[in-house]
Amino acid sequence: MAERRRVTIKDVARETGLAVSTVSNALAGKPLVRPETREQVVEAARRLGYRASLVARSLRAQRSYAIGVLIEDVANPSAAAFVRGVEDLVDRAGCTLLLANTDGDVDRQVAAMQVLLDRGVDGLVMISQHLADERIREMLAGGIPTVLVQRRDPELDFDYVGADNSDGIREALRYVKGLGHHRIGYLTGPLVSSSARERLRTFRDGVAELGLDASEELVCHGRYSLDAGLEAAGYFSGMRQRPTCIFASNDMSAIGLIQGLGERGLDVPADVSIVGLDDIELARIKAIDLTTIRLEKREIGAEAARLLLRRVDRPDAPARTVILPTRLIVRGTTSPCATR
Amino acid sequence: MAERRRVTIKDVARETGLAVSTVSNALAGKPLVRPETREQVVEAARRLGYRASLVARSLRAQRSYAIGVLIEDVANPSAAAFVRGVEDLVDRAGCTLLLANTDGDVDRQVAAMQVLLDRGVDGLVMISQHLADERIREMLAGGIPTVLVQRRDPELDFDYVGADNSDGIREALRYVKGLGHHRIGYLTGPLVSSSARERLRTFRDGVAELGLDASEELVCHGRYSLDAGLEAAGYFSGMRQRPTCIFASNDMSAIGLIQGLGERGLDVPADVSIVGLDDIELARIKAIDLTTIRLEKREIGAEAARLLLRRVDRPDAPARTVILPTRLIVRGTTSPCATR
DNA sequence: TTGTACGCGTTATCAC
DNA sequence: GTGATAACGCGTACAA
Repeated sequence: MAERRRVTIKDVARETGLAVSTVSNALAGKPLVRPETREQVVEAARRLGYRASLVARSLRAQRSYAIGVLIEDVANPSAAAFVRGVEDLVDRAGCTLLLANTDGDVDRQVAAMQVLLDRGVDGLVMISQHLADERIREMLAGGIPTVLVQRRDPELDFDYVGADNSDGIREALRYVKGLGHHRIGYLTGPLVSSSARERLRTFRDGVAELGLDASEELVCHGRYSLDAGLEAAGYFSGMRQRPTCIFASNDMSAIGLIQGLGERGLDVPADVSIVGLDDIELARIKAIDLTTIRLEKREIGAEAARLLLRRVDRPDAPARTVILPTRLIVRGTTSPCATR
Repeated sequence: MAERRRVTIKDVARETGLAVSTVSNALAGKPLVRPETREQVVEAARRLGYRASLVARSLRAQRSYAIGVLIEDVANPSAAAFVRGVEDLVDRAGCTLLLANTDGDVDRQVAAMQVLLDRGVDGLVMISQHLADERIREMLAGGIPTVLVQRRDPELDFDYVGADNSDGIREALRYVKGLGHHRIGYLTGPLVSSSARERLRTFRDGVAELGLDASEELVCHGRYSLDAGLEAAGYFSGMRQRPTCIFASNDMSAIGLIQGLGERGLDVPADVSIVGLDDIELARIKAIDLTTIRLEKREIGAEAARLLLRRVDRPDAPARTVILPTRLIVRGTTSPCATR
């Protein structure tokens, strides 16, 4: 396998007998070179297989045409959809996506951010639980264009894109109230996440507005996982006065909840209705058929990219916030409340 | 927000009153600088917040410490798990991961590869259906360290990592034969993919070896998707002599198949047994409870990274092939064949 | 219209 | 031990 040296602009210059700068200008499509010359250059470049080095170009331009994405774990389906959304736009803008998984660990995030910054990324998209960390704040203070996603911090004035605030949860609450449910349980996500806190707050606000049962015991602390749902089933089924409907803060935990309830002899939706959040692909299959609040992860990613690309161009524009609408998808895990 | 200029090695040199080269040596830990000098440099660097530019370093070193990953779509759960596996190792090796989605489109892949190469990535990990494409071959011929995953080409002598060849499918075949099944259907993936072809071939070989029904009509051409499974259900249920068991080439299509069969009044596993391939997270829940062949995507990714990192160090070592074992996970969608 | 010279931030080489 | 200088490959102001 021949360790072929990269062909540079110099090679093209030598080949054509022109100066490096002329070749550069010709290739860049500058109007100042004679058409014939350009033709000749382009031809030579093609023949030699010349491609400009983006590394050199980045150094020269002080801009890398790359953007960094910090998430917790791509293996998580909604994170993946999000990344895909980001990539769609970033790619279209001629930029490359640098991916870093943090697993929610502060130190890993700090390290990953450092590397991204050292690589001179033009901007950062981050889903982070550690916005309060000193080191992270310091890096952010460097002025790198940044878009925060799903989690923000009141002290940080950055572009932000999120969803799930009011629309979906409120709509779902009205819907189940219409079905006669009054006592509604809630399975939270990890409360270190501001989005999980927001969802919970929205739920509580909605419950209050609609005059539903606001007992504290109806809120079960969980995580965004199948197993969290399984565990929560124990809690809810063991209550003296069980809720007739339970909201889970994502589809995975909702599915775990349904299974756990089933193992304890409770049928969904006959005994208890369930509402999820996400609308993962499998939510629509018959065997699951989950009533859920759809969250367009890919759209969120695309929107984050959009904001970021704009900010890269105009670094001093005021920070924007984009909240994407969510909506209820009614399927089979919700049914009218059996009066008892 | 102050558009702070990056602090460079020059700034540190000026601050300490030393020469740039001395600072570089000190920071690189070269033994030739006096300890006190080093101390002084390190201190100044810290105070100024100096971080070496990886862009400049890459240009100088002709090595980027970045590796490119070409896949079809991260939004696909198994692709995401794979990427995660790659990242685990690549990150540990101090490299950054550049991600590109191709959606299986040749032109997008060519473009993405170009960009990655232009960025001077140290290596490439790719899952590609278009290994035969002239342009792609040409780029590969440049000698960039490359690991092929899941799909390969007899003419390309690269490192390769795959799975699913014999173990899992054969094991599953023996298992269902033991249950009394003789007439077994097969739902393929897109046959442009060499892995889909390999799976089919393995299936056929196994059927022949075990003396099962090898009728051509038992093979239904499909894709790796829920909808493909739904469609295939029409085909299988409409056969004069239906198979009593069907293998799907991935879990998503298996799940679609189950639903489609159900819509046509066929029960799984009472009327027909189903075997999937992947073992996605939801395969284990009660509502799905899919018998399937587990494919360790994340492990495959890690292995690919391992091979790549090794090759970056030793570009001329002979190509290696790693085939990860797969194994059958028996759950509820398979049952003894009802004699009829 | 084309060519020359310099700088982007590092590191390696070679004097001092 | 430390410092000056060149080179990595490109773009661009300026000179010709």
